[in-house]
Amino acid sequence: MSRDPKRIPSMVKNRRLVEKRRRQIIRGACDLFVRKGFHKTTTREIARECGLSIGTMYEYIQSKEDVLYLVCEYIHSELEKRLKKALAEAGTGREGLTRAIAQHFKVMEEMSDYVLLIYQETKSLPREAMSYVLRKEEEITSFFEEILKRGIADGTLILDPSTVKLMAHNIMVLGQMWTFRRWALNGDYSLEEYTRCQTALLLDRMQPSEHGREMT
Amino acid sequence: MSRDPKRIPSMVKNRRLVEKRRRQIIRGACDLFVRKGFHKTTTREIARECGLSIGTMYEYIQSKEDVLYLVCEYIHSELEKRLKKALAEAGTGREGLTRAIAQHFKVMEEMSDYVLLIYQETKSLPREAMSYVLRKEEEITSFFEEILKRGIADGTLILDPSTVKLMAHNIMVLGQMWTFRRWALNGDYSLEEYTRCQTALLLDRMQPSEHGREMT
Amino acid sequence: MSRDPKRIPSMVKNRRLVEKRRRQIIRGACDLFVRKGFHKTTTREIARECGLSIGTMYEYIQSKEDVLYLVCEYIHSELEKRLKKALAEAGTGREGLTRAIAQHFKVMEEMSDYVLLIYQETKSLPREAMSYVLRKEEEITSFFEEILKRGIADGTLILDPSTVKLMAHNIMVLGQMWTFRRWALNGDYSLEEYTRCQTALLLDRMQPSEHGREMT
Amino acid sequence: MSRDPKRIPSMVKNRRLVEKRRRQIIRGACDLFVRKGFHKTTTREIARECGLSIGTMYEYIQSKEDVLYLVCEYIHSELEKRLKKALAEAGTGREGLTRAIAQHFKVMEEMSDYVLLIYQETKSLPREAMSYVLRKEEEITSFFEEILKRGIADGTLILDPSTVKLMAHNIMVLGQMWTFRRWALNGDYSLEEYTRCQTALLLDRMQPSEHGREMT
DNA sequence: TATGAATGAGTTTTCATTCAT
DNA sequence: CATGAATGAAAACTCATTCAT
Repeated sequence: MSRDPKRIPSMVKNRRLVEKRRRQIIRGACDLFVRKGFHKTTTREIARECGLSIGTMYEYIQSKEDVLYLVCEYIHSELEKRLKKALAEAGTGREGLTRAIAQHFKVMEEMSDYVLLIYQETKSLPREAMSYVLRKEEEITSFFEEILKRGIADGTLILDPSTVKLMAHNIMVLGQMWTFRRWALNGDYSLEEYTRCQTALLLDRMQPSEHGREMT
Repeated sequence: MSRDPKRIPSMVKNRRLVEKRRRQIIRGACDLFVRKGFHKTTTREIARECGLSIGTMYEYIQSKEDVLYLVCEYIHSELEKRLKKALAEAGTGREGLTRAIAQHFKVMEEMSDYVLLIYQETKSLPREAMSYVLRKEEEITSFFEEILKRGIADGTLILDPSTVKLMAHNIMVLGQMWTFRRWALNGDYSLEEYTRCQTALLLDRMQPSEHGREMT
Repeated sequence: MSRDPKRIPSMVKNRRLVEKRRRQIIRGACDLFVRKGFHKTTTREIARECGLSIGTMYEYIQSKEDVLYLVCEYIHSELEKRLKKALAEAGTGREGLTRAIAQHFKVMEEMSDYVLLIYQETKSLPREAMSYVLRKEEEITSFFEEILKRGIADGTLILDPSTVKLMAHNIMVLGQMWTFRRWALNGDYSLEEYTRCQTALLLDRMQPSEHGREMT
Repeated sequence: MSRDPKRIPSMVKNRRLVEKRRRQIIRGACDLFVRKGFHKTTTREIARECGLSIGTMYEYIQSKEDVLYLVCEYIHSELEKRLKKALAEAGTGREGLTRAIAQHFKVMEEMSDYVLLIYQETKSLPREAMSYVLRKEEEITSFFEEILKRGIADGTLILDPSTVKLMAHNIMVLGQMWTFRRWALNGDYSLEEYTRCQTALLLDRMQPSEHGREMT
């Protein structure tokens, strides 16, 4: 779909090397950004952390913002990858959705810091890069739209078509909520409990049958 | 409850004046932070925006972070105030909850930029200030816990006590979602539609009755 | 005439102070630029030389190029001032021109380093500033056009009107030549000799002698 | 005469190759220096422009300043070559001088950008290289001294021997003036007009006319 | 109290040059 | 000989904070 990840120019020709060095940069920068935030991290720190001299680092990027973009892009593609894999295993319909949600939440747990990072620093990206990142977010969200639509099609989910998109976003947000409300939820709920409750909340409404459901 | 809004020292003794000047600072800084973010706003800009000289401004704060704290605190207390007022009018039980949610969402709409700001910049606060802000957030959340508990008590809401807290957070987050997913939702849903759908989602699960309802 | 010396903004309000500090900056920078050239002089050196901290210096300029502009403008206005004064005393007609040329050459001698500087660094100015400087140069040149015209009018100079401008430029350039060919001329000619010869060269052609010649 | 063009060492032994590569370097660098100036041109750009890798380029030079020297030397020898050729054709005496001046001015027109370049960047050369370049300039100037002397000898030019040198410099400078005052002269004079006027100015003084004048 | 000029540590970024392959 | 990735010193510029008036 959105096949245009803003290409960041590099002074270095060797493709392989560029890939490798950028992975280094991303790894180092991710940690630092998570720990200190984008603005409080200096380029020299990033260089040191990823084992390059600043000079060398700047052979692979054009500006500090490029590093942020690289990091955001990486996180999003990682999320996408993991989610895609999870969804592939999940199957379809109601059952599939249940598993998909659980997988999504699991991914959120694993990527907790990174998701938080994206939420807090996306705004620091330059316009163009930011809209790419948001498009990516929407793309990921649409995975859930697909599952919901298939569930509607096979009759295992009851849902007004106009609310499909909203529901997909709800699923995304309730997953992310596990990362950015950790400080409030962590003491009271385990990921399993959290998943069970939120799944019930989301799925009960889409129940095709007329009788009893339980929450816990 | 949380009666300890980190006291920010001022060089100026006159209480009245301090209050007045800080209101000026908050108003100016809010706009700037929303527009450009905390880090990209300079103290000079803040001073200019709020009609003080930098020297004067620094008579009322100790550091730039203090301004952020002041702003966050202001936004939270504004949110709290509005929500409290809304909840006071909302009444109790199921009916009350419906109205409370609608009010909450309306407040989110009104305070959209500010809510977003808090979400993105809270991390920039120094430890102590940050935990105060988070505590405040939890406090606001607990308003909904109260309503839910009262609903359970009067039998108009069915909900496992262990999920009360989670539900309260869900309500908060689904409200905030209207601000930080605006870019994705705005085209497809009006605030009214959004409110109706999310309310249905949230309340259906707590329905004490045994029979079918619709979403739209 | 060209009443628009590109106004360079300053962070500091106090006009007097701005004037004073900029004079400091110009003085320090002039020396350094003459000695090392614009590009090989660092902003820190300029600041040190003029007794300001870099921070302070940057309160009065926006960029290093501004310093160059300030310096060029200063030199030009100094040249203009001295030349104007000289020309005012010079009187009119053939006599006046002789004295004007001598004064001009004297000014070139005095301002030798600065004239050289302008010749070598004007190109480093940003477009807008450069064209202002060139306009100024043309303006100064036109002083000589005026004298020539007056000489033609009063009959003490014979010159085809179409060559007035060229002659004015010649006078300018033969003056500047004393600065940028110093390395070659200094050993062989004193300023007096130089002046006498060049004046003869320039004026003989314009002699209203009994057996009139024409130029074209 | 000045047979000591500062030898620039090269890592490469093959003479032929060194010559060839340096010609490449000069060609690329000339264009860039004219367009952007020496300091604003990077070594990478030079290498790219002349089709070498930086590594390779540095096999043939020792520093960026070497490139400037190479360029200046090239321009000067080109000027010398063309002027020599022109002067050879020009003949001697008054007639010859007239033609020589016209040829010189024509060369200035052709080499306009390069002459300008030399005037602005010579100062950026390291001491030794600079004095070589200046010596070269003097050498070229002395061509005109020769012509003048021959003119004096054959009686077609009247000129005090002590002013020969000055006149030669004047001829040089009035030619160069066509390049560095282009911005002011171009609109008003064609090269032909310019040449005619300046030649008249220069030669009239040296006229062996019937009622001899002297220069003092 | 109010002001705003002064400060300089700290930031991002560039680029001439080297050297292992 | 040719290559181009690596280097890091050095550059321009910023900005939170202070303090004399």
